[in-house]
Amino acid sequence: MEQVGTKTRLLGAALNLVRRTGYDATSVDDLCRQANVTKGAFFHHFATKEQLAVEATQFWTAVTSQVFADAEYNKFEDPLDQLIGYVEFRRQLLVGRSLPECTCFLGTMAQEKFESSPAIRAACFEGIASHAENIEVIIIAAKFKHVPNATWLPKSLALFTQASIQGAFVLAKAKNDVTLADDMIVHLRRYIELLFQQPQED
Amino acid sequence: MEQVGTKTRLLGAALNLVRRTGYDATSVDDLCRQANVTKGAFFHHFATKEQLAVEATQFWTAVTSQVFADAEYNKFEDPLDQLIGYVEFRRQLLVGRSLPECTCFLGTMAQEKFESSPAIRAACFEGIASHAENIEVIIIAAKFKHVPNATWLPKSLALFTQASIQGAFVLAKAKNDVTLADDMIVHLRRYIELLFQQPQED
DNA sequence: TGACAAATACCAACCAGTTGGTATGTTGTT
DNA sequence: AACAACATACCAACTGGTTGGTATTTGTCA
Repeated sequence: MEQVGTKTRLLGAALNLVRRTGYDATSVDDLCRQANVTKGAFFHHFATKEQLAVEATQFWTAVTSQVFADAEYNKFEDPLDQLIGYVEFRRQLLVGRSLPECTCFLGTMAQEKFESSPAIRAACFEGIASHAENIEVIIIAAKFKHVPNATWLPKSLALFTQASIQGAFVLAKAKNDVTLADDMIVHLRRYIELLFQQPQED
Repeated sequence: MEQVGTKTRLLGAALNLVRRTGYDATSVDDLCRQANVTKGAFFHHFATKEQLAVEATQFWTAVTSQVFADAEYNKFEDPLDQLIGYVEFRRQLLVGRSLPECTCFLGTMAQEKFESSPAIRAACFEGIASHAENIEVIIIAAKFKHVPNATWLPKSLALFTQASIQGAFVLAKAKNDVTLADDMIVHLRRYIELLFQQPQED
């Protein structure tokens, strides 16, 4: 039985606490308490709290990208089915979870620290953009197959999937109701379906 | 020339500073400095910092609802033109503005404080829902006129307009690029147009 | 293999600065 | 005099970060 390392426990604590209470409201002491680690250990592994945040974004990206890589929708043949499958998978990730458990670490932190910490901001965008690029690959294939002449850009649509999901989280938090996020993502699905139903000219 | 009152200056400072740096990162001293007010004056007008935040949401809602009430799109005859006009107006609100100047005070604070302050969270949702209800009225009329048999719900679509705009802000902040928000809102416009292009059965 | 130095991982106590909030005034108007 | 609208000075609690130290692992060379 392998013991989870101190550094990893701190990164995990950051994911939990920051999503629950935000970056500034999460003190270094909070993180240490949650990870069962002393403050000395914290500053042994991370030069600053900001550095912890930056590394936590990379940790988040690694963990979540694995989740999406393992998901079933990747096995679908038609790339449009993959795309719709991805959106449905995002909906499934909401069920039975509390808001801090299912919302996005990157969006949360980016919104809070975009001005006060360029390093955190950049790291968050890198993670979001990296995920969007995976979706973009699917969109490119789906567009080529079904609506090659459509005027919208796959990269832009990929970013919009992320934007609408992030926005769904914002509203769900405001209402304190996860199901609102689900309701919003249904619109995203409908938008994509409509885009791919449009008649094609030669 | 009427002098802006101390309380209003504090509320305005909250709108500016919270959108720039977030709620927790904005100290009471920061607010007082920005409003040119002493700390004693602050706590004369507001029992707590949290109370300032709650009243600031009401201030924000009052100010912004006036902006939308005065906008030209309300004069359009066809409610669908009003709806598209609203979306275009949201895009216009981005031009020439920095991110802290054009993003939403409510979404920013709701995301940060949704767990740690129920009062702030509720106040933010109230403001967002109130604005969404104004849009819902337009959507109801547009749906009745153009696609009365469509299965989607006006209330849900109204909330989705807000969600996608909030998400546009999150991504724009992450990229530190206002134009990304504009690009996202174009998708919202296209979605609405597609919804209202759908053929109707009797 | 074993000795031993160097690096790594960790800890408890502490620090200066800042936090939201308070206590006690002062001022100007009715 | 009474009251609202401020101003000044202050506080205990907490902040991110540092200190100087010890335990444990690791690399190296005989």
